[in-house]
Amino acid sequence: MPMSRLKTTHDVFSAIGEPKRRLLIEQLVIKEMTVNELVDIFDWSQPTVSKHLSVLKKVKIVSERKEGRFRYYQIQPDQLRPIQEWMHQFDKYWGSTMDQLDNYLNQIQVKGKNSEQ
Amino acid sequence: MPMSRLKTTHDVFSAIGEPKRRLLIEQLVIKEMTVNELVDIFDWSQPTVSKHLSVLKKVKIVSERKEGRFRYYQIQPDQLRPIQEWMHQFDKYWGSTMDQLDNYLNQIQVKGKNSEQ
DNA sequence: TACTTTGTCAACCTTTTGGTTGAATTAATA
DNA sequence: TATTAATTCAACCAAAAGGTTGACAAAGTA
Repeated sequence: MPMSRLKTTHDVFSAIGEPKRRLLIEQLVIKEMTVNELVDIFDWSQPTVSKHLSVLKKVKIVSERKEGRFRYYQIQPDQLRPIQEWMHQFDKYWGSTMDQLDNYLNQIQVKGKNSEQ
Repeated sequence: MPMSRLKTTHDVFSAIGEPKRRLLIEQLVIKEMTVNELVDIFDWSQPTVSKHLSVLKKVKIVSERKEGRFRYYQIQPDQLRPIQEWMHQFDKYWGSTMDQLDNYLNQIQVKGKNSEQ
């Protein structure tokens, strides 16, 4: 009997495998949005956006907040940690220690600025 | 007419969306291997491993080195940088600055040890 | 040369994916 | 209350994914 395939959309890694879903995530990192706001930005059909959001909801990358007729979708960055952690195995290949320290210090500066808002 | 779907295996992000491919990558990070070495480790069919490797080759995450009858597959970590870079947008959500500095320093230590081998 | 080993490639099958269309649901508004 | 707006849900479709099987190719070995 043929082995049944893993349902790819039930996994954080495959959820971000889809380019449209990455674009949606990039928008929701900026701020929470409704489906139609996303439709306006990307000019995809509304059910298409809804379907991708429901995949992201299933793997908990986004959550839903109801407000009247509207549903606001917000990012849940914690759910993406497995990806970040998986990527650590390649850290040693990326740039010199000095480059990394440099990146790190720049990162702290940016963070400082953001948290002042 | 229906819009044709993007071929997901022609993209680094979707290439790592498949769990088996992630496992293959994890092995090849340790050292270059032949198909049959990977078959022995994972107990998947040989064509299955071959097919996944060919996807990884297509997106350049692994390269092939021929030696007699054997073909050694090796990881090309550079190709995974787009993922690392994409993940940066979430850095600000992950732990305190102190946690990150701590992780960073541990990382340097581990790197130092590895490079002594 | 014949056989074995290592491995790909092509063909096929089933399930999943991503998309569409249209009906249903829920909440605000005229 | 009827209408409009915001959105999901179900049904359907074509293409792609992942797996298998079997044929083939290339390199070493008896």
